[in-house]
Amino acid sequence: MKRLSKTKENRLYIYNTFSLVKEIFKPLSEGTVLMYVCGITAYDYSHIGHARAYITFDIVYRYLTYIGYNVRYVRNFTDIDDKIIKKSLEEKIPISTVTEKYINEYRRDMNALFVLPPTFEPKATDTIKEMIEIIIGLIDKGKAYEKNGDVFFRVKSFNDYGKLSHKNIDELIAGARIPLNEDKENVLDFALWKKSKDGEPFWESPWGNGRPGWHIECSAMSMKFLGESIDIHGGGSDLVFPHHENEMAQSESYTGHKFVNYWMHNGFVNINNEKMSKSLKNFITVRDLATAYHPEVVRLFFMFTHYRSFIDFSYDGLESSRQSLIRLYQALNLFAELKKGMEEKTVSVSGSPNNALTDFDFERKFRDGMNDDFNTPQALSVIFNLTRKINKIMNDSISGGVINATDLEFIENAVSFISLASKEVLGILNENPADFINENLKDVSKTSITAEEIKSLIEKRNGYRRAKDYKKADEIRNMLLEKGVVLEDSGQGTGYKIIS
RNA sequence: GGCGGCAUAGCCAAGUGGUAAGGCAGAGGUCUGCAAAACCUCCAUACCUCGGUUCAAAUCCGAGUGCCGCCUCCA
Repeated sequence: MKRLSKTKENRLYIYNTFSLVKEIFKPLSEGTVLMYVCGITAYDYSHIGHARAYITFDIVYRYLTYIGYNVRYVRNFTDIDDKIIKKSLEEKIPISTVTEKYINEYRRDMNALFVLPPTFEPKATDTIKEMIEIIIGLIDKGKAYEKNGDVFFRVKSFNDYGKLSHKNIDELIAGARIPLNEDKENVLDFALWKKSKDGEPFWESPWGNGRPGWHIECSAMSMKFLGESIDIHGGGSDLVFPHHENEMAQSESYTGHKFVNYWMHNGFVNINNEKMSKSLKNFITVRDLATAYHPEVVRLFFMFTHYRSFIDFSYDGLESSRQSLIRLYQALNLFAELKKGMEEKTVSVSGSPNNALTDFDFERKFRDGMNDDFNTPQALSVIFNLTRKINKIMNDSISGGVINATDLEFIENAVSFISLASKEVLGILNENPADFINENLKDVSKTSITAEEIKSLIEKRNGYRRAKDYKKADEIRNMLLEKGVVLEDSGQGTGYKIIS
């Protein structure tokens, strides 16, 4: 492919699964982006794989909005399917109770992770009418056929079948692992409509009572809310085949024109280098993770790896991200301290020699990273580099009591850029810095001592310190350390943090 | 068996022709009664192996080794 030139243009490139290269992003309609992302099947709690997928597309959504696009973003719910029916039978509760429950749990998880709600969140069962219309159209065109109450898509009728997942149709037929269904003309043909079995939920249709196949729902919802052709269609890389391949085949067969311009797929989350799956019992729910780590830590953990790479989940990695996040919050905190110093006149502004920071190009560099197929690791490196630069000046200024006017301007620009880009594009640094540091470092619930007791002991120790009785002061400090409380003396008094 | 991906410092991870971003950990320093925290500095002659192309390769080509994914519900 034509790679990005070194004098990076200010244009967005997106890797397209269809073409296997990065392409310049050009929406169908200038200024507007139509984006569809496959949502969850509502039958269980969300796991960290879902978290990664929806954080990935949340960042895509946020960045497109940040660079000025009006994004119409659809993310659906699959609320009718075999697994849901199974769950409903197992727990002896209605299907709608199962789906409502897990849709709510999902929304709670996404909300906790700072994943923004999309423009539309349709449910498959609210789109049955549109699905039936498409199926009728496909049958009329000879692209689908009915057999004993089932309707199948005729794969051989679509010449480009296999084009998205880059598979050879003849090899697929030869290597098919699914048992041949007597009613199908070809093993690859897939169900658009399934005749309902006894006790299963059903909808009336020209082919009798039944329910939709999995793939047709996304075609119907995408067309209903975004139109027959859209810009971006996303999902996990496991959806490329057969789900998206089938969606493309049925949609394009029905409308006669291109369904999606840019197909985006995020990489998987592995655990100990193995795919996370229910059968391996190695999956981790968002709920469990969120109790142990701040959601921004989780976001940062994912963002440190490019969205298309697989990521090996680890607590070491999470801990590393946690430290990184604290580093960013500490810098914002340092800025607050500088402003406070200026207000209280302990830091004055002068025109004396400055640190010669003149590179105000950080915003462009950040965009360069994001423009290169949403390269968050690169974009983050811009933020961390900038953080190091401003920390140095802020630290010098606060201790020296003076700051150069040019440096101050630079720092103010840098801080507002870091805050804005992080908050709006990356979805981190949403918290008040002081509160974040407090909440994350002073959680007494992990220790046997109360905050009041700690405060009282600090007072006592400071009494000894004033009397220069360091032996007794150190005894208290060591005692607290044994309980997991680390003291931090500073000019403003003594603080503490809890270590586990 | 078919198709595809990956291999960069102790760990994580960008970088696809011009001489190795960033984060964590670690070491040294500033500060401190001593610590801690914070901050600063340092930390890959080098990118799995072997060949090749090129003035120039982690980056392109060939072979090999190892790991992983998809081909079945799956984010």
